[in-house]
Amino acid sequence: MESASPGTENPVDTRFRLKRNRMLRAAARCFNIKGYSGTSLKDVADLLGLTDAALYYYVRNKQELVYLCYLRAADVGREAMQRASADGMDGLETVRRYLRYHIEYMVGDEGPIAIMSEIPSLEPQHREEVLELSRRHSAAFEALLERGIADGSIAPCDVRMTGNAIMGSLNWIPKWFHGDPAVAANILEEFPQILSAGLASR
Amino acid sequence: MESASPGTENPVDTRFRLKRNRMLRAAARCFNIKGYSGTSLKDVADLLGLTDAALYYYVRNKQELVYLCYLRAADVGREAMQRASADGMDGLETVRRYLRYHIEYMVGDEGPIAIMSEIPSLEPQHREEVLELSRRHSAAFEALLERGIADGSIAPCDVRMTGNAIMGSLNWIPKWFHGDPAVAANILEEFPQILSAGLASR
DNA sequence: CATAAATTTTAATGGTGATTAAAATAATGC
DNA sequence: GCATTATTTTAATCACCATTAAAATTTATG
Repeated sequence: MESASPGTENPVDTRFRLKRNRMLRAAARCFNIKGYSGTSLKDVADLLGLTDAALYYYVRNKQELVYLCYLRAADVGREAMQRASADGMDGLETVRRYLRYHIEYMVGDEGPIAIMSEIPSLEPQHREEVLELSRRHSAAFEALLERGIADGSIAPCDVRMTGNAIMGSLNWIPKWFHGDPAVAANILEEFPQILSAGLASR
Repeated sequence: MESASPGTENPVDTRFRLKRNRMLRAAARCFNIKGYSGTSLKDVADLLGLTDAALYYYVRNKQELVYLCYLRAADVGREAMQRASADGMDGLETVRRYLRYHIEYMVGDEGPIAIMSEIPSLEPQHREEVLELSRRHSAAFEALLERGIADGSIAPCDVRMTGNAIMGSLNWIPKWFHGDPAVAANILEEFPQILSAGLASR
C-alpha cells in the first residue's frame, strides 16, 4: 500500500510505521464502534496494551489520529480503484472488481477502515485534504460508471446518484460489520453482486 | 407522525412539543454535519436563537438529546414502513414505496433525520431501546424482501445482506445531503429506482 | 558491555464544554 | 391587571479527557 524509497528504510522507521499502523487500525475500530467522542485515547491505548500518553509518540494529537485514519481509508479506496482499473475488462466488470477489492480491505486484515464521520472536526488544512481525496474517489467511481455506459456494459443512469447510492452502501459496512469472519465471507460473497445487480444493461 | 389523545391536549403541551421537535431537527442537522463531538449544545442553541442552557428545559442532557433524535429517526422509518405495507401491492412495489416514503421524510420538511452514529454512547437503557427499534426495522425490511420473493416479484437473494446493502445506502444519505432542494428532488427521483433495480425477478 | 537513541510511563496541568441554580422575563388564565 | 406558570438567561461550577514534561525503561549499535 505504502512505499518509501527502499534505500532509506532503516529498521527503526519500519517498526515505527508498523506500530503506528496498528495504532490506526485500533483507533479506527474504536471510532467505528463508539464514535469519535465516545472513544478516549485511553480506549485506543488499551487495545494496544499501552498508556494513553504513549500515543503521543506517534501522533501530535487526537485530531491528527483521526486525520491519519482517514488518510488510510482514502488510500485503501484509491488502491482498490487502481487495482480494479488495471484488471477490469469492461466498465461493469471493473466496478465489480473495485467493490470486491475495497470490501476485501475493509473486512480483511487491513481493516477496520475508519468511517469518515468526523471530517468537519478536523483542522481546516487536514479537512480540505481529506475532502479533496474523497471527492477524487467519488469522481473516479463515477468515471468508471461512465466508462461502463460508454462500452455498453452498464445501462445509462444518473452516475452521480448511482455513485452516491453504491458508495453509501459501501461506506456503511464498517457501521455494522465488526470482525466476525463468517460475516466477512458473506459480505465479500454477496455485496459486489448485490451492489452491481442494478447496473447491467439488458 | 406522533399523536396524543386529542382530548388531553392543552396549548402549552402542544407548544412544548413543537419547540422540542424543532430542537431535535436542529440537533439532527448539527450532528449529521459536524458529528456528535463536533457539535456543542451552543451550536444547536444558536440555530434556534437560544442559549445553550435553555436546551435543558427540553432535555435532561446531551445524551438524551441524541436519544430523542434517534427515537425520531426510528419513528420516521417505522412510519414509512407502515404506509408502504398498507399501500403496496406486491413485495417489490412495497419496497419501492417504502424507499420513497422514507426518503421523502429524510429530504423533506420532516428532516433532517439523525444518522444513528452514536448509539454506543447512549446510556444502557436508551441504547437498548434504540437498538431494539433498529433491529425491528431491519427485520421488517427483510420480511418485505421475503414477501417479494414469495410472491415472485423479487428474485431470490440473501435477504440479510440485501437488506444491509439497501439500508446502508439509505442511512448514508444524510451524510451528503444537506438541504439543497434540487438535490432533494433528484434523490427522490432516482434512489427508489436505483436501490430496487437489482431486486426484480426476471 | 556501554552508550545513545527510541519508546513508554508517571504525574501533573489545563481547557473545553456540559451541567446547574438562581434570577429574570415572558406568556397565560382568571 | 394580578397571580401563576412557562421559558430563557446569567453566571458559576465541575468533570472529563486531552495534553505535556520529565523520568524511567527498553532497544539498538559500536
